[in-house]
Amino acid sequence: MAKRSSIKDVASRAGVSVTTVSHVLNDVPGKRISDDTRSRVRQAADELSYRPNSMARSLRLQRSHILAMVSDQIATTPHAGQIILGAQEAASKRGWLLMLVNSGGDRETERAEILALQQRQVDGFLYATMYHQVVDVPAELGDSAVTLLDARCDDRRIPSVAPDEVQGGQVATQLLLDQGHRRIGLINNADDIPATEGRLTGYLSALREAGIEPDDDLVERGRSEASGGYAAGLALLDRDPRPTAIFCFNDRMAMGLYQAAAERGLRIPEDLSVVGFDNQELIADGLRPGLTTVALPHYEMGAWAVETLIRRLEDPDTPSEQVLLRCPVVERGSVSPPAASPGA
Amino acid sequence: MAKRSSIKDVASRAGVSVTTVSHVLNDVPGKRISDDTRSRVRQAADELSYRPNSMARSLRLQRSHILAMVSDQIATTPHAGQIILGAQEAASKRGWLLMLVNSGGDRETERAEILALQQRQVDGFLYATMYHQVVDVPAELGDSAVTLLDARCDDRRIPSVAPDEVQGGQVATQLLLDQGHRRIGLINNADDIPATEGRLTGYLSALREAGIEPDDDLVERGRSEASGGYAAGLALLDRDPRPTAIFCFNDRMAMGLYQAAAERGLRIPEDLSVVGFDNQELIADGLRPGLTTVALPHYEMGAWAVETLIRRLEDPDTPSEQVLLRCPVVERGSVSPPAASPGA
DNA sequence: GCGAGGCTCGACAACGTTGTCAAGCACTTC
DNA sequence: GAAGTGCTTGACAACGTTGTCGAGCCTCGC
Repeated sequence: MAKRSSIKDVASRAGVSVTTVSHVLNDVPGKRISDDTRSRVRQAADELSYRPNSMARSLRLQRSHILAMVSDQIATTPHAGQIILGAQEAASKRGWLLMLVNSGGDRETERAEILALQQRQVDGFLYATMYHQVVDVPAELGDSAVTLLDARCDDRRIPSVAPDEVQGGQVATQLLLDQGHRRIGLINNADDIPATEGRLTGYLSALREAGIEPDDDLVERGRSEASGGYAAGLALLDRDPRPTAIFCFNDRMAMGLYQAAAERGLRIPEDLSVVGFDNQELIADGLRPGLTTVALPHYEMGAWAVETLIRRLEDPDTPSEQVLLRCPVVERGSVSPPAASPGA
Repeated sequence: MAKRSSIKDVASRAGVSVTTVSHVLNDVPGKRISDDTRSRVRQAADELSYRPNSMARSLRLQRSHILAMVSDQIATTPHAGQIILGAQEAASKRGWLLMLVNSGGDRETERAEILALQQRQVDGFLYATMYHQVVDVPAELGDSAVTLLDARCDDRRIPSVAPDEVQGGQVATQLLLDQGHRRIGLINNADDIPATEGRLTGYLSALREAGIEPDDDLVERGRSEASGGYAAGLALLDRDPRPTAIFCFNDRMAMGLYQAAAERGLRIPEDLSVVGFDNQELIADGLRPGLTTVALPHYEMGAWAVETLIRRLEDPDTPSEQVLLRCPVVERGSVSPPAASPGA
């Protein structure tokens, strides 16, 4: 209702010039202003609950302190709310604002949105994808500061964060090995994306490191959905000898595997241990027993990306870095030691 | 890299004053400017790919064309990406921008975020909650234009949109009645929120309208999670005679019911029809068979809220409205006619 | 008593726009 | 030929800030 008060109001109430108000409130170094004036200004500002108009400030400073996160789907996917949260908290901790924009995967609306954002004087961009991908950065972004989030690109001058898929595959497999499992299956994704290859690599290397020669027969691929996990699960459970544990590409496939196991009359974890990936709580907590899985470092990635972007905005000489973040295990109830040598 | 070009650049390239450029580019009505000048200006603007600086424009116009959606959890919850999408698309269709802010449910950070947003000259606020709630609008918002999203409040001067829970409960129950079910159970939420009461009301009224006297024994309550649905499901399935169909408060509880049914050796939908609520695709598509459920009108609510807010911003006399939006059924595979009179 | 020097503070311009108002010019009209 | 009439266009101020620069005044030292 009441119009917001401006620096002029503060100035006249304190009986000083706007210049002085600005100097006091911004604590401009090197400015000598008497303590008396300082406190008069501060008090006036308080009384009017003055807040500088940041549009005016941005205009003057040629810096908006606004970051934009443009992504294909992030904001509308259950996957990655934590990315947003991490980014937002990091931004607001440093006094920056974060805008979210969804392109829905459409290049044309993406282009339009980026242009609109640039027109709004956004200082920097987070370019994020719904899942770990190798991307081409849109040409419109060429002139702006950019950081890739949950994605990588070939241009090493562009900083990026993504999950360490290999380490994730390794740690999931290791979890099973630690319980004494030797015949460990893998239900992998059929799509050719970094996660597919990375998690497989991690799985294989964990096995080899444990002195187990990987068995091709224990690796199935399918659509990365419950139905894919169900089909692949059935196939794997019908092997002879049967695997005593299965690592699934993601929690949705693990959900399908649960169904397959139930159909074969196998109890989890007594007859079959299962490890998922993604830590989708809706699934992992909903399943019986709860699904032990590997979490993607969404929150950390979001925070890292924002911090890196701001750092490079404030000091353009900061070198570009491309990092992979660790994926931690989240234990629930789907893993136990194998039943006493079933096939031995 | 290259500095963005300003209206001055366009003016000098076209050989006219900035005033003229502004008039031409904004198509100011009532201004007579020769076609020759017009096209010279347009061409110059094109060649420089000029885009007006919207911070400067906002400063001048005292209107930022930015909306903020502040919510407790929305951006980080799988629940409601569609709310965001609907809001964002409606905003960008009219040339407005939408900012998202999460308070995490903490009043203090909420306060801080709102203040920061107001300082950024945000024109209006969408105040959204993770699930349909009756809320108190934060005092800081008192002076700003506000629309409630997926929430209501007692102050009728504040517009709001929320799902029509009663209609949702009704349509879900009706779906089962239409298939010929007569003994229809309800697994309801134990929390005292509008959805709990509304869906129950809808369930009861559908039953009565079909000439069936509701049976208290067929209504169970539990925590609104898979485990709650599991427990309540077990209880309901052990009734004699057993219900032939069950309507669940949400898809998570339905997931638990699936587990309970499996444990009792009941097939869905042959032995038991199930209807959920929320249309959480991760669950509804992941279950076998797919879960028939009722969707919340998230997208529509987001769009409605933005449109209403903008309309009231542009014409402050627009009357305030509090609406409830219909919840549509999404059919998958968990409903069929009852087996031939099992208990009759 | 006078100049030098230090301490406070304010005038002004600029950031990029847009609305207001008036000025310039060609052309009628008497 | 002078005054009036349209039609085009531009000067200027303002939106709310902040950085630069200089002005005023007080004190000190000789």
